[in-house]
Amino acid sequence: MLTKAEKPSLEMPAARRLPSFPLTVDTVILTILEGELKVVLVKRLDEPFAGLWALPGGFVHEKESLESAARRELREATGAQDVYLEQLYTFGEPQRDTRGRVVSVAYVALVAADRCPLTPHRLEAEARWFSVYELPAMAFDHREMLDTALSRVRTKLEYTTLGFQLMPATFTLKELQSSYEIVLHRSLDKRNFRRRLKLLDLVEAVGEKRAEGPGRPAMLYRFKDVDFLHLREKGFFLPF
Amino acid sequence: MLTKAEKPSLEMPAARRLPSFPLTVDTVILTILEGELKVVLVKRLDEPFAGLWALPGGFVHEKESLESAARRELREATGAQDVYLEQLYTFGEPQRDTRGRVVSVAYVALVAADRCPLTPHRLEAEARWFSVYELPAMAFDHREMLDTALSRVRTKLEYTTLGFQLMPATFTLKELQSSYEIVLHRSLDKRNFRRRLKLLDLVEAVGEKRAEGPGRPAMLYRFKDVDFLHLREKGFFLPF
DNA sequence: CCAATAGTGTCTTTCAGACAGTATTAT
DNA sequence: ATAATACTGTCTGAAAGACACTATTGG
Repeated sequence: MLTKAEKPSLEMPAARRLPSFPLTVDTVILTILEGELKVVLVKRLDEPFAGLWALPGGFVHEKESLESAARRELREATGAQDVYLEQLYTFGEPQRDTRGRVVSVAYVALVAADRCPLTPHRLEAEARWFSVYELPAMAFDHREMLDTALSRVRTKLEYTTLGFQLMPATFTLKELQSSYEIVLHRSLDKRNFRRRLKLLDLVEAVGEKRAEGPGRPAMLYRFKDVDFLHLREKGFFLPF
Repeated sequence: MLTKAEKPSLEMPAARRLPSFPLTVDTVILTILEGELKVVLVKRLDEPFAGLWALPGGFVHEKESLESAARRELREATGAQDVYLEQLYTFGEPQRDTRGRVVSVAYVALVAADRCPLTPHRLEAEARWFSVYELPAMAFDHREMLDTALSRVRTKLEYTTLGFQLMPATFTLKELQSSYEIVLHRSLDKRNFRRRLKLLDLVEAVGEKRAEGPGRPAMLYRFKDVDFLHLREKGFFLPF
C-alpha cells in the first residue's frame, strides 16, 4: 500500500498507524431509454444487502485515480467509454457501510442512448436499467446518491451543454426537446425551446430524416463545435 | 480501524486485504477582512513541504464523519463554530501526497468577519489570513483547492443567499454590497444592487447607524428569515 | 383530402444594465 | 455653505413565457 519512500513515510510519524479506510467509487449512470430517464443498478450477491440493488461501484485500487476507478466501473457495468463523467459528492458517514467504515466517492455519468449496450452485464451480478421513478429498494445510501445526481444533472442541464451527452450523433429537435423534458420531468414549449437553441447557436442541420410514422419528416441536427466564449457571454457554460 | 463485526468483515472477503488509504480533510476558510477576501493558511512544520503554507487540514479520525472532521479543523484553525460549511470536492490523485497515497476531501467555510478570532492560531503551526490575491507558495494541490473554492463561492453567491454568511448580524447596504464586490472581484451598480435586494425581499431595516465619518449616516439592516419557496420562484436558492 | 407530425412568429412581461440627481448629516 | 456620504427612479434592451397557425408528408 503506502510506498516506502526514502524519507518521510506515512507509517512513521506517530508511533501508532494512521487510520485509513477502504475507498469505493459508486457511479450513477444515467441515460434515456424508452422515453424514460434510467439508471443502471446491479443486484448485490454478497453481504451486506445481498439481494438488494445498488449503484455500480467498487473499491479504488492502489494506484488508480478516483476518476479512473469510476471509469472502470462504468466500463464494467455498461461497456461505455469516453462518456461524460463528473464527480458528484463524497459520502463518508461512519455507519454507512455495515461492514466497517468505507468512504465512497460518487460520480455521475451521462451516456447517449445509442452508446449503451442494450443489456449491460457484469460477470458477478445481474444489472438492469431502472426508471428513476420506479426504483427498487437500494443498498447503502445509494438512493441518496441517486437523488443528489438527479438534482445536479437537472440544475446543470439548464445552464450548460450537458444535455448533449444524452443524444446520439444526430437527432431531431423533437427528440432533443423530449430528452430535456424527460430529465427535467416537465414539459417545455416547443417554440420557446427552439428559439433558445437558435439564440445559443448550439445545433446545425445535417439533412432530413425519413419519416418513421405518418406526417412530415423532421430535419436531422447535430451539435456544433461550441464556442465557449460565446456561450459564456450568454450565461451558458460547458458542463465541466 | 475496521470494526470486527460479527458477520461480514472487510478483512475477510478476499484473502488479501483491501487497499485502504489515509483520508484527510482540508478546509478553505474564507472571510472578508480589511476589505479583502482572505483565506486561512497554516505554515507546515513537517515534511513534506515543510515551511510552505497549506490549508488547515488533517486526518479523518476513525469514527468521525467527514463534516465533523472539517468542523474540527475549522475550530482548531479559527475558533469559529456553527458557520457555513460545504463539501467542495475530493482530490485523490495517487501522487498528490509525496508520502504515499492520501485522499483529501476539501470543504469550504465562510465565516463572518465579526466571528473570526483576530489572529487564528494552532498550537502546532503559525496561521495567518492571506488575501486570495497575494498568496504564498502552497503545499500539495492546495492552490487548486482554493481556486475550486473561489469558483464555487462566486457562482453560488449569484443565485443563493450564501453572501449572508460573510456578514455580521447587522450591516449597512453599502457594506453588503462591498462584500459582494470583494468576493466577485468586480464592482456593482448601487441602485441595481438595491433594487434586486428589495425584489428578493432579503433584508429589513433595524435602525440607524451612527455615522463614523462625515456624511449622512446609513441605515442598519439584518437578513430576514427567508421564505424558501418565495425565493425559489424568483430563481434564488438557499446555499445548501 | 385527411390525418399526423414538423415547423414558425408575435405580443407581453420581467429583469438586467446604464445612468444622475436629491437627501441628510457634521463641520 | 460645503463636503461627504446615503438614498432613490427612469429609460432601454434582452430574454422568457404564453399562445395558434401554416407546411409537408403518407395513405
